[in-house]
Amino acid sequence: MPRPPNSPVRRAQIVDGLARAMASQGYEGATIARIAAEAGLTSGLVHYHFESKGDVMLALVQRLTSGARERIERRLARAGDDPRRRLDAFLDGLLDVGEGADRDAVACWALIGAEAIRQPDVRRVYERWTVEASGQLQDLLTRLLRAEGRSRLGVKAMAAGLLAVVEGFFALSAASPGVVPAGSAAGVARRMAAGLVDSQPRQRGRRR
Amino acid sequence: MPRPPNSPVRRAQIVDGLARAMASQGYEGATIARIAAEAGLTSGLVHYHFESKGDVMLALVQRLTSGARERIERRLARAGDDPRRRLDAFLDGLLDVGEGADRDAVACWALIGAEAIRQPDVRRVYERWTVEASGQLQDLLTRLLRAEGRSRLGVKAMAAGLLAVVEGFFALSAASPGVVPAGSAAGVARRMAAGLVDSQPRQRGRRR
Amino acid sequence: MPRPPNSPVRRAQIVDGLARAMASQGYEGATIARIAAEAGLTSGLVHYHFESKGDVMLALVQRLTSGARERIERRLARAGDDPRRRLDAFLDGLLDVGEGADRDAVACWALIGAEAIRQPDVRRVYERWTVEASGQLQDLLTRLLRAEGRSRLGVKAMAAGLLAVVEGFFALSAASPGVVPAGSAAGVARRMAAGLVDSQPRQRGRRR
Amino acid sequence: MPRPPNSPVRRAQIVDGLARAMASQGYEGATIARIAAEAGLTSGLVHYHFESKGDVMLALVQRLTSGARERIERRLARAGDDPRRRLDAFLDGLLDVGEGADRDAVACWALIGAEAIRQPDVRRVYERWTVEASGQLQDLLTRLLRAEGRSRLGVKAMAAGLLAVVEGFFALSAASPGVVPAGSAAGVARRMAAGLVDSQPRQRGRRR
DNA sequence: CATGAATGAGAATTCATTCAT
DNA sequence: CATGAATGAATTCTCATTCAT
Repeated sequence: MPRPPNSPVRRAQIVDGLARAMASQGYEGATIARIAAEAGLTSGLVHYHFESKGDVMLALVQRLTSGARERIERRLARAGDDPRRRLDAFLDGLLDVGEGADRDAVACWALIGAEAIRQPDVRRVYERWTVEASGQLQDLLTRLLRAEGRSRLGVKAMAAGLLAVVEGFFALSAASPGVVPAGSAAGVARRMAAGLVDSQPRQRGRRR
Repeated sequence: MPRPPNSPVRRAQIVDGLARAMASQGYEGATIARIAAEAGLTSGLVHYHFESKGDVMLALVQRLTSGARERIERRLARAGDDPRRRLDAFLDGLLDVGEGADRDAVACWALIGAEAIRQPDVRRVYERWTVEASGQLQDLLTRLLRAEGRSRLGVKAMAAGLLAVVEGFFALSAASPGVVPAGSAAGVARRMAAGLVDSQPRQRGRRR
Repeated sequence: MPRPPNSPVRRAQIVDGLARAMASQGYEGATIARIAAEAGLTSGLVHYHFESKGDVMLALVQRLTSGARERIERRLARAGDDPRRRLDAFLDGLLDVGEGADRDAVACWALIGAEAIRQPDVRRVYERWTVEASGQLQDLLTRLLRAEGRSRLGVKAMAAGLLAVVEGFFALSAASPGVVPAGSAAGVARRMAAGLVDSQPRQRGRRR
Repeated sequence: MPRPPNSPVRRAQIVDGLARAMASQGYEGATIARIAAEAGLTSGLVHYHFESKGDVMLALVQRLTSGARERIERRLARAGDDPRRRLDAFLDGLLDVGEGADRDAVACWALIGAEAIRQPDVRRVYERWTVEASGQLQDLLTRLLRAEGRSRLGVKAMAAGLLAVVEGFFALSAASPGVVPAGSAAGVARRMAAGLVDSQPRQRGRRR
């Protein structure tokens, strides 16, 4: 009995309910009943639109990742051709989860990482996302390093480090906001990225 | 002829059981039954030695934080007086959770951050820990910057960034290890720290 | 086409189940499973309609007290204006818990008193009920004594005594029915009430 | 493995612990651990001196009943031959559980009645006690009625009523003390007894 | 589509009882 | 005698999921 492709609006509502519920109660604490309540619906409806609670979670992950993808793309487009600016644009896009209404999203990102540890389905999409983001970062780094005539050794580790900063800022902001000065994350991340790049040795001879 | 108490041993066993169970199943998945099984005990005994599951969790957090504290101290002692080396020592201590048997600890760190979002008790100890670690980092950074005659502006944000890298590496290593080249974390973190420091402007005049 | 709510019916069923289970097993012995079984329902459903077992208990107390209130009112209405007859009517109403199907109710009354000792919530409603009943008794006694030109001193103690007889008859009937001749309670209670009233000294002068 | 007849002191301590624990927590709430704590002992010891928790309970019932028996006897001895005074002495003895230290005993009496409903062992001793007390009351009543040349019809019901007052006063005092004026119980009970007796018709002719 | 009742499989927790020391 | 650790069954409560209406 596949679910009818019905009502994308309802599905979005429900995913939103999960985001809100999770942000305050964690994944396990986000019961179907609470998700429904947050969405202003009744609990029976959730299972009409989604096969299972895990499915709602997957939809949430997808919403978050595609949101991030969009923000990154938009910023990259505005960044022009300068490789430094492109790297910064990427980091900004990643970190700027929700200046707007989506403060919950930060907590959700942190929680999704945790759920990925034990839920194979979540893990799969989470890994796909990290691999994709790491790949893009490696690309941006490679171009930048090449442009500056620097060694491209260890690019993957650098990408992992940058991903870690982002991930870590989400976790800290959600669980211990007091230690993160407001609005400081993006700037620090940029400077860390710059630090990494600048510490790659310049390569003589090899022009390109 | 009373029976000699063995509670400390049992408590340690149980905390260990939680760590193992959590690493593979998450906090909710680490049921009392599974914790007991991992520890080779019966489930009733868990509640004989701990008030509640939450209490075991708190004990685990304490074990992890005090472990980290020890490692850091040991390395700082070995690092001598050089401010750069001291900063690196701190980061190494934080990141080197378990070269040895304690691979689970990495996952646990990641999960604790997530649980802190919704469990007030966990949050409390987690916050205390981050505040303490951030404080130490700010200290180390301040000394380093002063020694090099650099501005100490934004030290708290820098500390948050470094904490974020560590936290983020734990999360990535646990949930998506493929993107983190083995053994790369500490080196990258050090370079990021150096990058942050080096990007602080030198202050003319002020000698010290 | 939503399903029509049937909660009131189910709740009544469950309260009934508790009454039956308690009558034979006491409050602690009346497990959720047994309550459900007595009601012909599944145990999960009990918690769908009630927050907790304690809540079912409170609902039972309310059912019993409002039942008593009704019976008393009905009898008072029939009793007319004669103060003696009104006092008797009150006692009859209190004691006549269930000639019919509600034999369990007698045991429940006895058990509720016991639970009131340690369950604050039960205690609250139990106290409210005793205060109310005592108040009504004092009223009826006052009117009667005034009508007969007797002293109204100690009316509260008299009311307590009458309440005690009723309460005590419930306890004895439930736990040691052999010592209570069938059908004797109401008559004895009436005579005790009369004895109390008749032993109040007549007041000269004060006609009314 | 019968228990050794050891240490009546310890047994008394434990029974006392049960009384105290029960008075505040009810029978189920009086766990072995709490009983031991109230008695200043360790929990293992309870089962060394008693076969089971139920056994402690039985010992408590016995202590209470034999205490009542003693008090009654003492008062009857002091009461001389007057039948009215003897009846009053009996009621006083029953009700005077503990002007002294034994306020808990009142609660225990109320709770024992409730436990008798579902614990066959408790029921047995409780019934034995009520039958015995009722028998004595019937005796005292019979003698009094005969002495006054009154009908002895319904003596058993009268005894039940008096027992009910006592039992009821215990229950009310324990669960809703506010409705029982301090120190009023014995007086009211006496007057109720007198009322019952006085309402028995005088018999002409029959001298005896 | 929507409602909310119903199910049943766990979950944490409690506790009388046993027993090694 | 005494201690307190250990056991395991029982209990309350939760919740994803199903389904009649």
